[in-house]
Amino acid sequence: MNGKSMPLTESNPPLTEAAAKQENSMPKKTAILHSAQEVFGQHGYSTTTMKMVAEKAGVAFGLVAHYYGNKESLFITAGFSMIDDLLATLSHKTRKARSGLDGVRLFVESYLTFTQEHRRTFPVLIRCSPFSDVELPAERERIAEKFLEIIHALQAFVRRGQQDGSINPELPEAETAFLIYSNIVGAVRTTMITPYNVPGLYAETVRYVVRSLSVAAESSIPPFLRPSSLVD
Amino acid sequence: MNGKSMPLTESNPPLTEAAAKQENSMPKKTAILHSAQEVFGQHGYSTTTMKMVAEKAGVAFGLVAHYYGNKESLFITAGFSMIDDLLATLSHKTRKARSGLDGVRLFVESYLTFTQEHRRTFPVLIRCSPFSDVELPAERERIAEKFLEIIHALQAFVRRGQQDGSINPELPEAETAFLIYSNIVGAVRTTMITPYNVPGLYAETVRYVVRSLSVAAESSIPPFLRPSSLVD
Amino acid sequence: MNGKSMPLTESNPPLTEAAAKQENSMPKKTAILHSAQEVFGQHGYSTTTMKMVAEKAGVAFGLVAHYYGNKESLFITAGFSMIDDLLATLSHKTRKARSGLDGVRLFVESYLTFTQEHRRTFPVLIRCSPFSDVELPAERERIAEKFLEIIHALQAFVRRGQQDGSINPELPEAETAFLIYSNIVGAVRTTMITPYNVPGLYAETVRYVVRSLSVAAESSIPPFLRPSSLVD
Amino acid sequence: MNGKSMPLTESNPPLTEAAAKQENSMPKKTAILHSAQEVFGQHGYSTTTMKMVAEKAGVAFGLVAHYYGNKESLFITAGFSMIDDLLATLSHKTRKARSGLDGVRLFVESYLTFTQEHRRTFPVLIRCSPFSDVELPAERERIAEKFLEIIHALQAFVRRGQQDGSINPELPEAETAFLIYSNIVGAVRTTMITPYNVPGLYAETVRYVVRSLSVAAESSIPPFLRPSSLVD
DNA sequence: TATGAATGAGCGTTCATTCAT
DNA sequence: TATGAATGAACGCTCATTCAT
Repeated sequence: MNGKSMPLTESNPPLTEAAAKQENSMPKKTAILHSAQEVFGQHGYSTTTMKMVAEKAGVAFGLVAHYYGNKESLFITAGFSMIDDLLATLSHKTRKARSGLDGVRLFVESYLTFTQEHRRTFPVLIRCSPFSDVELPAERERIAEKFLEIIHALQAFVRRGQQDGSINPELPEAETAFLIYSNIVGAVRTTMITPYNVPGLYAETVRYVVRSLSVAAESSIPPFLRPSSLVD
Repeated sequence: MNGKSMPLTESNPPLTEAAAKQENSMPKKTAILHSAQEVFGQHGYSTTTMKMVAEKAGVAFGLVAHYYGNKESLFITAGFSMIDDLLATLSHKTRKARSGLDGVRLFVESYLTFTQEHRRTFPVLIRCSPFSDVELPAERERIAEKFLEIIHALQAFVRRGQQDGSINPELPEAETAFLIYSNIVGAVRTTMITPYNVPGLYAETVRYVVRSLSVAAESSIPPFLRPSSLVD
Repeated sequence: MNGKSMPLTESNPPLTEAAAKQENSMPKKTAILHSAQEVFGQHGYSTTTMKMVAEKAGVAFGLVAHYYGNKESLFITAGFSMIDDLLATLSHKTRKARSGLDGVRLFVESYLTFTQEHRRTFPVLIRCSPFSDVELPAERERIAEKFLEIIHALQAFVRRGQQDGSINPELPEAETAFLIYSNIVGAVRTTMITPYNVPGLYAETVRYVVRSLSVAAESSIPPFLRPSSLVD
Repeated sequence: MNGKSMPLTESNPPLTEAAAKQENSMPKKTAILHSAQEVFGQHGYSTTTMKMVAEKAGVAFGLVAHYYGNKESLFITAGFSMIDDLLATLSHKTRKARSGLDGVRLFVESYLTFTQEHRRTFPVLIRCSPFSDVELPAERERIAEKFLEIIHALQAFVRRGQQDGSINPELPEAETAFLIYSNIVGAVRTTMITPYNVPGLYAETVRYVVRSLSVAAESSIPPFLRPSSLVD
């Protein structure tokens, strides 16, 4: 036996993605959830079919129902599991914040980094979000409630920053948290689901947010720019 | 005029919405487009059916196809028509801007006001947006291109502000335009499609944006908060 | 011209049943209902598929849903339409009853005759009956209520017979009506859906019922056979 | 025996029905058959699932197939086992009949009593009957043959009654047996599966049958009521 | 004996689309 | 211009059955 022409392992060259998942001996149940995150993320709820998920996972489509009941429940499970992963990461990455503003900064940075490290699966969160199309009216409230966990975490840092002097004390807590979150979501969506290419967007998002919260920002604004008659 | 055969009041009390549209003698073609905007806005692309649109417009469903060909084309037409209306309004409302920053402010305010004045139909734009679910991969590029008109209008004010000294000259033009737009979109979505109730959000959005663009904002940020290793 | 070998009409020899229905220029909506009665009657609710109904009617299966909504509603419509036909016939055939007992006799005879004259479609009533499998729990009450029309018609003749002296006055009205109906149903089911062959059953059913209602019947029964401890 | 480690009471308060079956140390194989009778009886063949049977029996659903092969065979086994129980009871309860008519009476009474004493499981016989929906065309003949055992037992008493003078000698044996059975089946179905409430039905059924078989019944019927042109 | 993971045929249903009128 | 009958691809889902453990 010589090593020249014999493959060392009988590696199966055109390994499909589905086969790959089985190859890693990822349990089928896990493979299905993972595939669901990818496919829902890529196509959204309606356009995704159970067959697509099953095929990507390399299993019979009946198995998807076996483990996750139905499409709606699979979608919610896929989305919520992603939220839980994200929250765990955010909580870990922001635990050493030196101030409220620093916490906000770490929060935004970690969030954006998390999306980069979960390129394939993160978009499921964009679909399973109260800011997205309401294709599951029945689950609207549950999703919204779950998402509040993210926004409240952000709001807590705003409050802390207003107490420790790192954030402009005049800002309304809740509104500010929503606006920061808007910037995060906007940056992520622009990068992940639009065809636009805005290379510096993630880095600039952090600066944009920090500037708006900083204590000096307001002082330089000419008076006529301040009032607004807008009412929701 | 005699009272003989005239009904005293021609009030038709239980007038359905569909009937109302015909009543105003709105041409059927227009009624269909208007209904399409409402229904697509409320339910999204996939969930909307041609029958829903026809019923809301009070016409036979065959007529929808007769005028607009197919669902996809109806959707695009409904969305683009909304964009065009929006752009016209924005262009008109911002023509008296005193400076770049003032232009940004007017832009944001007018945008938000526009959504309030088109509560029923505006959501079609949320669905027909490159930042939303890509349920029509074939039209993704066209939609994205159309939307750039909005973002470029915003970017033009940023540039002008950096030239006239009303906006921090160090900000990257494109990224900043996208971030401002994030705040607009976030505020609108929060108000129109989430179950959250954040009463001061629209007014605060204007201030949040203006603060971040103002020339003094950056100076108050401690150095360690500035750098960011984030790369898209 | 001679009639010997030329077909008078270009009759299409292997005419399928479906084609035949179209041939008679029976409207498609009617053809579907008729086919539904046949197929539901032959196979029961669960075993029948929409495809079977559509094929027998010679139409695309989508048209079934177009006209009748869904399987359940098609089933109910098919069954109730048969009940209505039956009731109309019974009411017509019994209008000349000379007495209550004669009315019962005419009722039973007409009922049995009706089943013979609707051999293909009548069995739908056997399936869509409160005495049959409850495969549509949701419709159980409605079906039961509809069927009472039949039983009440019978009961009215029993009452009349007790008043005019043709029927044993000691019989309990309601129970007797149910028992007569049992004999009808039993005879029809035996003939139409079991493999048994009991040639004289229909004729004997009439006699069996009439004997049990007659005024002399009870007198000949030895006392020890009368009491019964049965309680429902 | 010491009390140290023994729980004072091994009471397991919220015992589910499934758990109860295991508790009685009913062998699992028996528990499955019993559950099958209940579930098939309640829901019919098509609507019943193997999982429902397994759950009610408190066993893994694989075990059902392990013992009974497939759904069809489980159904037949469940139904035939009920027929065998019924026949044994009838044969025992009618063995002291004083005459043919008395035998018929005992037969009907015992049959009705049996259904009352097997409220939960008897309905399986209603489903697995040639007079019911033919959802198992393949087994139609076998079921019909098995059921003949019941009808023939009845017919034997009719014959005996005609010989011993307790039953009208002019009645056709087979038809009469079928008609008596119609009354039994009708009473049972009315009570067990319809929503009707007819309290005296069981007791009246016995009298209704006996009257119709009695020797005096026919004499009181006016001639014009006798003939019938009905042919099956 | 006992389990439940895994499969896929077949179901009811939805709905965009076409077309004769 | 306006209608709605008619079609059938494609969907989510159920569930009997098989089989490795």
